[in-house]
Amino acid sequence: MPELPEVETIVKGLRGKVLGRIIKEVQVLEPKMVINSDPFRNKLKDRAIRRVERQGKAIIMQTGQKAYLMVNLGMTGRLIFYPDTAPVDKHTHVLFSFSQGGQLIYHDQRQFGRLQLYEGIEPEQIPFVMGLGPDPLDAGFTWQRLAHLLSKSRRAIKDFLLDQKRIAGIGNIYASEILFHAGIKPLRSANQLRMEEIKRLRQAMQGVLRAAIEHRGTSFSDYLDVEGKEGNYKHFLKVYLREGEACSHCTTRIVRTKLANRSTYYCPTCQK
DNA sequence: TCGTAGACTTGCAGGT
DNA sequence: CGCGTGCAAGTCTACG
Repeated sequence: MPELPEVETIVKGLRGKVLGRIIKEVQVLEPKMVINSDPFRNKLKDRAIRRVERQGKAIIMQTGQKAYLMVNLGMTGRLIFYPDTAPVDKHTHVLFSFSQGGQLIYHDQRQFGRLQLYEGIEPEQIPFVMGLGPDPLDAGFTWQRLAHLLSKSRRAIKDFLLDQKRIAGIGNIYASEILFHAGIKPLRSANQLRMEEIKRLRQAMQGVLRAAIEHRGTSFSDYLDVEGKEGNYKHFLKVYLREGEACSHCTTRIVRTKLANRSTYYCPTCQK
């Protein structure tokens, strides 16, 4: 759920809701969701949210000179802002209250997400960020750059797309969608794609991700944006969750297989 | 040829 | 039952 488009939507939403607000109090209701939760609470108190950025699927909020709060949403993490008092249930793990009013909650049913405060370093020096590959929406992400990355891997292209060290931000939904739009079978070896296919792949990455951002991400189960609203890209999914349905292009039934223990959807006719 | 860095694989974390 | 993520731990492989 929270892949690049969902995280980008959340980041934009946070900028509108909490940028410039001062944290009055941090309540950590589930300590294991926060790395070093005691200093986390104390050091964030009275700090302003200065900037909100995305690095791959991570959210990074600047809270001071060389002070950054990183939020990884995992599978079911949500950041939701309430102008008044936030509702708290058993999956609400962190609660930020602001001096200007309003509360931001971190809510995570499956608890795969994490929050961590980094001090004394810049965002590029955060270990998670250092391990990330290039962002597919960056201007510098040319097909030549993609070709170079692909040439170093013999893995299935679907696995390659999921590897955050190679390209940052693509997850299981968009990997399948991108490969459908590029007309490439998920099991093809990364280093055996032809130049035309690499160009189509890059086009598909940017096209699918941009369209998904435009529609505020994909909601089918847990994902909600900062205002608690669903994303609408689910209406545009061509293969994901569509096993057995007719391909919109050729009417062949969409197939589901497992790659690296993850469901992978594709059209056996349109994707070569 | 060997040692090692990097590539790759698998399973697990929690809840419903 | 399946499951959007990321990591650790283990094995494999390519290269200097």
